[in-house]
Amino acid sequence: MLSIGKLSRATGVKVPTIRYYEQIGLLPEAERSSGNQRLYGRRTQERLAFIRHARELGFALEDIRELLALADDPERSCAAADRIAGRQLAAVNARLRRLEALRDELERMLAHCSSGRIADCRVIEVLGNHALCGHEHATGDDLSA
Amino acid sequence: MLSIGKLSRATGVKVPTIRYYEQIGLLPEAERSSGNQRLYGRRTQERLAFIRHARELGFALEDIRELLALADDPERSCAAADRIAGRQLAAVNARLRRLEALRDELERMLAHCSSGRIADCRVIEVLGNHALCGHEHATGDDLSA
DNA sequence: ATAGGATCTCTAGTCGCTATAGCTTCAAGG
DNA sequence: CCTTGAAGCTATAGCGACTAGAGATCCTAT
Repeated sequence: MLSIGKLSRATGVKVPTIRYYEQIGLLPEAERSSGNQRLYGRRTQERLAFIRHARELGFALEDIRELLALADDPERSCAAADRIAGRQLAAVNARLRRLEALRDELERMLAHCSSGRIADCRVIEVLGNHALCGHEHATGDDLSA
Repeated sequence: MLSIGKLSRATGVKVPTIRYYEQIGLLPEAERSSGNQRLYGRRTQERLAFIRHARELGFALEDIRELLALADDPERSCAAADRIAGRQLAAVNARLRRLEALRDELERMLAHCSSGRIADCRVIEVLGNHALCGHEHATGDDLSA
């Protein structure tokens, strides 16, 4: 049985994050030692590794909750898992296209900037005047970069 | 002078977001009508359009705060604006590389899934066993996709 | 005059953690 | 056996960038 710290080192998931996953029910409530400290066995370690890998692939915690439920039930059809992964792939592709457009516009902005006075700065100018962009950008929900 | 709703329609920024920008000091406190409703002139409208465009390019609000300060001072050197945009470009490029790796792994997972039982599902299997991936992924701070 | 949309303030919720405070427990060294 | 310091515990608050809701007020059109 591993302490939370050892589990953290073994999986690369930080201690408070492990406790958080338990709190939101992604990990089962841990067994406790006589002194009330969490103890973990192999099963939970594997579960946590699964969660971590899925997070690295960008799955949302709610998706991971579903994937875990599927993984727990090996007789079910994996169509649902496929659907979740397919949705994730589509989201990643959408994000890729959007980021490529942003990269292009940032490069254009920077290429034209002569690093002189602000009054002549292409960066500031383009930001202030959308008509100077080469294209439309997404207007909606995906503004983080 | 525009009401907040008209400013919202004119710029594509939602009403609560405009109020939020005022609250955090990104927009100046609006003038008020006799009935205490916000009124906006051309200057604020331009400022908001600038903010929106920068957000679309993925700049953080704190970066935008700096860029706005620079835009307000046309005699200054635009080296600082260049630096901010360059940093943003580097972040976008890093994110692009990472997303491409994710896309590749998701595609591999999906390509090998025969849509049969969970027990044979490549998607679940790869998530559970990191050794099955073709590569390392980022371990750190950029897990959203 | 009134109906209904727009606006006001304030609070709380989202996601996935991360940080802090103030406590208890555990493991190693003397 | 005792001490010390690391590691653990709970609970709460904060991050970024909004979004949603409640309940009150205002403005406009008929």
